[in-house]
Amino acid sequence: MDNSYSSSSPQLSDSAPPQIYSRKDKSLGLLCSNFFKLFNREGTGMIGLDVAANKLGVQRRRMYDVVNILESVGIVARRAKNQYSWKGFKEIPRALKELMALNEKENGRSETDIENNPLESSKTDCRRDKSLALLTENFIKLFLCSDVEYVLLEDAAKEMLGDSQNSTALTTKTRRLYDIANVLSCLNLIKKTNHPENRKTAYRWLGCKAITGSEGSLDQNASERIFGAEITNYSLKRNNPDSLMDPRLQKKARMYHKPGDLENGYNDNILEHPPRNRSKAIDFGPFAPNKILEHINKSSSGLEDKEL
DNA sequence: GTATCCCGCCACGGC
DNA sequence: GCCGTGGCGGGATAC
Repeated sequence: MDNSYSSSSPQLSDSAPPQIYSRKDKSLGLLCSNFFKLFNREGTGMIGLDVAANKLGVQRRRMYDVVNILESVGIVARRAKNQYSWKGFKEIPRALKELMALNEKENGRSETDIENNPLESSKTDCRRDKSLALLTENFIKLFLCSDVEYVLLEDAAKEMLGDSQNSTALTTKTRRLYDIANVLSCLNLIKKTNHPENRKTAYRWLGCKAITGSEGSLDQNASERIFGAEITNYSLKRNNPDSLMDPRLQKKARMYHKPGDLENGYNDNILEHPPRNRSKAIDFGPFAPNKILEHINKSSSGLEDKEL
């Protein structure tokens, strides 16, 4: 079921030229970036997924993808149905350290211990095994708890599937890792690059190393996505004929919004679509990754062991 | 042609 | 039965 309604609402101004669908406008990385712009501020308390989805112009389903990943790195925490609390970037080092500690603990347990624990063999846990959150944690552990510097998503998928891998499962797992990698790239925890040996697309852990300055410029070059001033992912939808519709009709369509939007904080200003920027250079806007890195830097002092 | 990943269907569990 | 949640894979887009 999907209770969302917003994705089919074109958000174009009168003067805007007809927009062409581009998947980059709807990417998880961009959504994540916009999510931060909305909530990374003083006084952010509880975040309602419906409100967030409305403001960001995405289906609620996409919010689940984002918050599940963000929860794995401590940025948000689930409080109640549909409600998450904003923890902030300062929580990332702590979350990463917990992941490492958890990994060590798990390594110290025998397989028999795990099998004998009824909680870990339940049906619910089977679902949890495949969750985006757990996949995120395992993906991060690949970097933090091993010596590998470059991780190929397909290799990571194979690693996580273990014995049970077949081509379909591998494809599915790889798809999810693409989703995760996009969000983690947005956070600057990892960087998309080419493996130095085989030139295949690989991801490299940046973590706090990026803060030190050696990778300080990473963010202006790290991603080819466009994180501009736009705070919503409204507008274009794949297969949406609206994306090519008459601007007058677009305006009419834009005027529609669900009753209750205003109460939910819906703000038309948010929906103004800026000129499309197709530059490869990244404009992170007010939510520059170096700001995130400052947060991480401040709170990571004193961390020991593996460089986070 | 391959890599990437958006999109929404639908299963599941709680109420 | 309804609703929140989120796994999953089809297929569109990027390269």
